[in-house]
Parts: sequence; C-alpha cells; structure tokens
Amino acid sequence: MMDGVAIDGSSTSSDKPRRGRRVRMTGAERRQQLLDIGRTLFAERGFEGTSVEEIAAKAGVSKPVVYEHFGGKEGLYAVVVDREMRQLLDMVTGALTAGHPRELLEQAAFALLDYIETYTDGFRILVRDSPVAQSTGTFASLISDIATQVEDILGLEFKARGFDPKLAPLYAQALVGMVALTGQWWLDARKPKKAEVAAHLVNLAWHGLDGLEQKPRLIGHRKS
Amino acid sequence: MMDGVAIDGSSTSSDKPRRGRRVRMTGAERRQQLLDIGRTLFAERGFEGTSVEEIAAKAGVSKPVVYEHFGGKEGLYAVVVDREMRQLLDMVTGALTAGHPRELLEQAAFALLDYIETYTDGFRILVRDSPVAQSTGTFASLISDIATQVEDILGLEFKARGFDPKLAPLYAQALVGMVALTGQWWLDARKPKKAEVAAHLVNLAWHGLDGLEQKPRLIGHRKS
DNA sequence: TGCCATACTTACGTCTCCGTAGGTTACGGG
DNA sequence: CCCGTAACCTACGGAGACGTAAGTATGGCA
Repeated sequence: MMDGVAIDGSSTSSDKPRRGRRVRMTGAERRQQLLDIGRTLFAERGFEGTSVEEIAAKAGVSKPVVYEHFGGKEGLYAVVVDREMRQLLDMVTGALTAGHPRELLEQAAFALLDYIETYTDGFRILVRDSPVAQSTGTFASLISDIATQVEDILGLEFKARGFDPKLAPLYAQALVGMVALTGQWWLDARKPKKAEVAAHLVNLAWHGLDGLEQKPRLIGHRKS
Repeated sequence: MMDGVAIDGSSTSSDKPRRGRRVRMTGAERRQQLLDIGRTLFAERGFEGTSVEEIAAKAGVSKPVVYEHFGGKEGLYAVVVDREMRQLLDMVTGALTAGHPRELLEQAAFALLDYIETYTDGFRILVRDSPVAQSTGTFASLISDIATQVEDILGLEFKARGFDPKLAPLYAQALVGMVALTGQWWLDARKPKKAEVAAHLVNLAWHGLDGLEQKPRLIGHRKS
C-alpha cells in the first residue's frame, strides 16, 4: 500500500505546485484535486471499496481535509456523480436537438461513445451501483432519463406513422440499452473506431438485421 | 434491525419444519435455506451491504453455522452467483440451439425475459457488481458469454450473406445489450406482457426502425 | 514586522463486522 | 436406554474505517 504521491500528490490537470516541501493549495484547488482523485478511486474500487483515508493519502493530505470540504464520503461521492451525470446528460441532450430521427439517433449514439471515451472513469462510476441505491442516482435511472428524451422523439414519430405511442418507452429503452451496453463492451474492446461503431449501431437500429447495409456511413459528425 | 423471523426462519420452498420450539435442520436443508436467504439479501443490499450476521439472523441461526457451511461470506456468495449464472446460461443457451436466426433471436429474448421474471433476485445479483470485480464473475462477463454464442450464430449468417465476420461481436453485443437493458427496465415497468415485449424487441432487431411492423407476433413459444 | 484567517495535522473514540475457539443440546441407532 | 455425532450456541479477538476534537504552521495583509 501507500503507492507513490505522498507529498505533493498532484493529479490535477494544470498545477504549478509552488515547488516547496509541502504543498499548500487554495481551497478551490484542493477541492478540485480531491474530486479528481475521488473519481478515479471510485471508478476502480467502487464506493464501499474506497476509504476516505485512501483518498486523502493520494492527495498527500490527511483525512479531516476531506471532511472539511465535503462533509464525508457520501458528500464527495454525491458531487462526483452529480457532475458526471450532468456531463453525460448535457452531451446526449445536445445531440438530441434537431434533425431527422435517424440523424438524432446517430448523433446520440456518437455522443454516448464520445462520453465513454473521454470520461471513462465517470462512466465506470455511473455503471456501478450507488451506495443506498434504491432507484435514484442509479445508472438505470440515468438511462431512463435519457430514454425519456428518446421516448418523446419516438412518440412523435410513432404518431405520425400511425403506431401505438404507448410503445414508445419500450422502443426507447431498447435503443438506449443497445447503445449503452455496446459502449460498455467497447470500453474494453476498443476494436473498431468510435465513429465506425456508431455507424454500425445506427445501421442495426435503422435497417434491422434483415436489411442490414454492408458499409454503413455516418452522415455527419463534428469532431474526431 | 432484527426484522421478523428469528426462530424458524423458514424461507425454503418446501419445508415441513418439524414443529418444535427450535428448528434443527439437516445439513442439506440448512444449506439450501442459507442460499435462499443469501440470494435475497445480496439482491437487495449487494455483497458488501450484507453482513453474515444478518443472513444468520434471518435464518434463525447463529453466525458460525454460515461459516460451517460455506467458509465465509465470499464462499456463500460464490455459490449463489454460480448457481444463478448456470441457470441463466442454461436457459439462454437452450433457446439458442436450432432454427432460423430470427427464431433464435426471438427465443433467446424470450428466455432472458423469462429468467428475469422467474429469478428476479438472481438477475439483480448478476447485474450488481461482484466483490473484487476484476473482470470475472461480473455481469459484463456473463453478458459477454452470452454474446459470444450470439456471435457464432451471427458469424455464420454474416459469412453466408457476404458481410465482414469481424463485425459479428459488435452486433452480437448490441443485440444482447438491447435485450438485457430492456429486461432490466421491464423489471420495474412490467407494463406490456413478457411475450409482447419479446415480440417488439424482435421486431426492432429484425426490421429496424425503418421497416417496423405495427403488430409483431411471436412465431412460437412454449409457456406463458 | 507582527497578527490572524485559512489550510492542515495528530490522535483518538466508536462502530461494525469478519472470523474463530471452545462448549452445549438434541437426534437416532445399537 | 444410552452414547456418539451432527447441528448449533455464546463469547471473544481484532482489523478497518468513519468521523471529530483540539492543536499547529503558513502566508498574505495592515
């Protein structure tokens, strides 16, 4: 135990540590650092598997500092999760704004994969279960949040096409589930490139196994 | 704490408790009872959230009995998880034996939903993460096991149709993910009947959003 | 230069829970 | 009817972790 980083436990993105034997950060800096470290540890060990002392140690600081900033382990965890959910929701919601349903699907799938790639630890945390884990704060509830948005879009489309709108939730859930679990798989596999994965997901969701296209293409995407 | 069931904590399916003040079961009986109780508790509180004492108490027995039978908490947990994985794998594998791909998909989807309905607690346990949770024993790994089977089927089909077989894993994962997460959602919603859910899932997977059928029908299924 | 707020420390109390040592009751066969 | 064995109990040691009380250093500002 006690791996590295005892004095000057820098993990923050941009730190000029004021080279001295013991780092004395401003409140905001330390807070941010603790959040970063917490996210990392929660991601790899889960909530219960991570101790406050461990977090403090990795920050090169003693326990009470953590309590000072977040009031306790749950406090820190709550902030970490909240930030992560916001991030993910923002990205996906942003991708679900305008366009033909197929484009929406494509953009949303890409957004999710993008989030997974960029904020891997965050995704891992969201996938694990939360402390009390009744129904709120769970991954399932987040998925449902997203699914609700997809639901609205599908609902409109269903009405326009004469389908039963009551079925929209089911199909929304299926679509989100498809993308989410594929993302989880891709997290370890990393085999096809992100954009390609998105293209194939859209291919499947849009044409089905029956009318699958051989070389699906993404219509348009912004970065990477 | 200490809810109900202190003496004669029966939870077993078929028990004639030999009415007496203190129940004295045979080894096998007690073992089975502990497994049942363990499954229930692990399902609702998770591994770390469940204490050996709690399990013992609910069985109307003291801690050392649990250690006698399983050597510890992890021992019990391992057996519970193993049984559940076997059950699920058997059901899904059984559904993936013969027939046209579409039928296979249909049967597998139905099998998973069936498992979820019948062994709800087990499914909850499998979905939660395991103790050390490196990569083995996780839900993700189980999903991958199932996905591998789907993969083989898809692989053949892909070759026959001239698609790149390297993509089979991706599509397999997507299909399994679709069904699995929809199942997880259905666990709380329970709105459409199981068979109907399966039908819609197949509808989506087979025809895609583009060619969705209004009233999909299951071709054939055995029970309920 | 001296003071004071802020960042941080050491040390401790307490609680929960795992796992075990050693003793006790009851069932069933000779 | 008696005794051994299988089922079960009380009691304890000890580790780990949360959270707090009270004290210390440090850096900016008057």
